[in-house]
Amino acid sequence: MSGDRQKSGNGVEKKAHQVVTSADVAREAGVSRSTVSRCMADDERISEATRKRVQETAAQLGYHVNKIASSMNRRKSDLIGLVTSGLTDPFRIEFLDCLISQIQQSGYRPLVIDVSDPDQMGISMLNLLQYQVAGVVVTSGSPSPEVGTHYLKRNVPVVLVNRAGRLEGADVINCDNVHGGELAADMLLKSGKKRLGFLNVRGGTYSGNVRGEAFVSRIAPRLADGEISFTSLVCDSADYDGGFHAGLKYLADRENAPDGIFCAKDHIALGLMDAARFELGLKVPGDLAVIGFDDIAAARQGAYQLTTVRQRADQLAEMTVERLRRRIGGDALGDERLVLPVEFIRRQTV
Amino acid sequence: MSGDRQKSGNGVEKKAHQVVTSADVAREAGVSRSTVSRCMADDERISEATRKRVQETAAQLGYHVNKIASSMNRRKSDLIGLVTSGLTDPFRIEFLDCLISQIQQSGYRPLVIDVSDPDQMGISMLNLLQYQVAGVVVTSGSPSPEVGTHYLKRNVPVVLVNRAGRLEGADVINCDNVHGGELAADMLLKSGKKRLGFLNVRGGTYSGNVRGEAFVSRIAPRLADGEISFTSLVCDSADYDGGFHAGLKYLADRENAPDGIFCAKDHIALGLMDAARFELGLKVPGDLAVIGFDDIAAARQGAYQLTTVRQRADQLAEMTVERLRRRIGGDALGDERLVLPVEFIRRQTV
DNA sequence: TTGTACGCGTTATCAT
DNA sequence: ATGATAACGCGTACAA
Repeated sequence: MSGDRQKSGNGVEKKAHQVVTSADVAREAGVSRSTVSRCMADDERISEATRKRVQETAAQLGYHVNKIASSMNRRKSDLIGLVTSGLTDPFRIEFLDCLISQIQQSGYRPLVIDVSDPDQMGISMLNLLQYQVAGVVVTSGSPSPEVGTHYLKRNVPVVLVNRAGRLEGADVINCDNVHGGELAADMLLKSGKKRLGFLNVRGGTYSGNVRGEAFVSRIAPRLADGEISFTSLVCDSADYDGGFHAGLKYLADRENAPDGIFCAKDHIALGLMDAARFELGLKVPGDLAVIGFDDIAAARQGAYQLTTVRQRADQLAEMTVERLRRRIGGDALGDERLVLPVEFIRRQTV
Repeated sequence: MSGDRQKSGNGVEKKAHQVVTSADVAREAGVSRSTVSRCMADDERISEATRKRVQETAAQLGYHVNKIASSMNRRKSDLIGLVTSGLTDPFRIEFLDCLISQIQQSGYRPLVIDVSDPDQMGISMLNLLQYQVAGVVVTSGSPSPEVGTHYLKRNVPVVLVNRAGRLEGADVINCDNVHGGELAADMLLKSGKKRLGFLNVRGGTYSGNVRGEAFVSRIAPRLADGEISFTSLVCDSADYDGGFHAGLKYLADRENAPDGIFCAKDHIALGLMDAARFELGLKVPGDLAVIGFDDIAAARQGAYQLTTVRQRADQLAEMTVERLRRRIGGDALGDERLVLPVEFIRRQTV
């Protein structure tokens, strides 16, 4: 009962505690702080009796392990950074949902950071490092190579999901955008549509571009034959409103407008469909066939019944966490580029 | 150059550093750790020259302030716990979106925890305490009074959003559920519908129950007159599918089915509408009037154009963060129960 | 304006 | 099975 730093020189009875620490529990239970620490961590080599007594004392005193101090000591937290940009993209939300519960099940905690402004990407990623995160998942934007080196140096694993990603030291997981684009092309060709289009946000996103290019490659032979035509369509935002306004713009001229459109993502497709049906009086799929990508929940709804290419958010999350865990566990893995299979889901828009 | 704990006894040149600390920067820049600390925090009383030199050295060495150590020292982190249950409820997502960006703008970081299992609520809330969170926002479930006392004791502010909440030491923010229910009732009465219904998830939620009760109170006089009838409708889940299946169940009998339904939330209303329109061939609003609650993004979409009661997620988030900040700032405020005004939005489903 | 010295609460290590 | 002790990296009185 002599040791430790407790009675620092003078014999004063310490300050009136505000927050209960392991020292308090130790004193109350008549053991050392080490023992308390071990009991709280369910360390094997502690006697059942002691463990029980200490845990009861802890509960009674209202003691909670201070994870900050713990992380400090271990030099690593159990936080995993989640880089996103808002919660507006339906598929990303579904992915984050899966990711969050899986991260939690693995004993980690998600620290969300929003980087709506791409210029903030670098700063935000570096800020994350301040929290001694165990790993980071990037679902929006693209970290610069310079940021990458910081992570590499600290040996903090990074996983890029559905991004271009040429980041050294980071794993990249994408769904099979190429195959998805091809499946969409095949379907539209088979349906007999002649004036095809691919709708994506202005400037494009990596995923969207790949999907579009695969689509175009696939229809190239028929294009060359002159059997069909193709137009590249552009919307101002990668969401419902973007698709809606693009619909108004591109579909007004019923004679020459595309009659089969592949959208870079479902959310855009929904807007496009609503514009076609409710603003222009077009029949979908009669006058216009629409194919999306992702298979978000809304695509399954009665009002849309969207034909689309499905990528499974749960599997994507599984791969992400699996990868993260192995790297955190110490496996010195080489950077990998994983591809998640996609599946064509035919509903009623083509 | 003698001070601190640096050279602990022996004169060994220390270990090969893996991670850069303020001591490294201090040594490299020829200043003390205190100075480095002050420079990184942009402390006023540091000379421009020193600050610049130190910050450059820091950047060059790849130094990042360790927020864990910092939090340890200050005995509080800049983490704010966000208690939710999955990311499936559209309005909650919109709210979280606003909340996350506002929390971030206030210099805090959101730590998300998912409590899909209500039994885990207590444990999860207490776990949050381990992270020395500066505050907590509860958007799902209801913390027990016992949990409340732990927070009270630690002086960590809690805000309950759209919950029943009788938590000591916590603020409760709700939208004006009563007024919303009344607005819905008024609209349905005015529309001339006779067989009214209120659709909510089995067992009910606090918000839903209040809305329903207000609705019923409002139509009570007309009910007593025998001019109209009312049925309480129940679905198995508080989402699209729940509404959809409820539609199939309650609307099949066209003669006696309700012709005006107020739904506890928009998401349910969407499912109900789709079942009515696409499975049963009913006209909305001709055969069936539908009113929702929340005004989620999908309610504005062409396919739905749902008449609803709007609660503004951004304002809710604003109130939440404002409240949190003041409490964190030290204001010893009494528990408050705030009410956010709602607004009736008439679209095309009634 | 800058440096010295201490303490934050925990866990790992070593000793018993 | 348990205890004593030394870090972990930082912020901040206090001193200069």
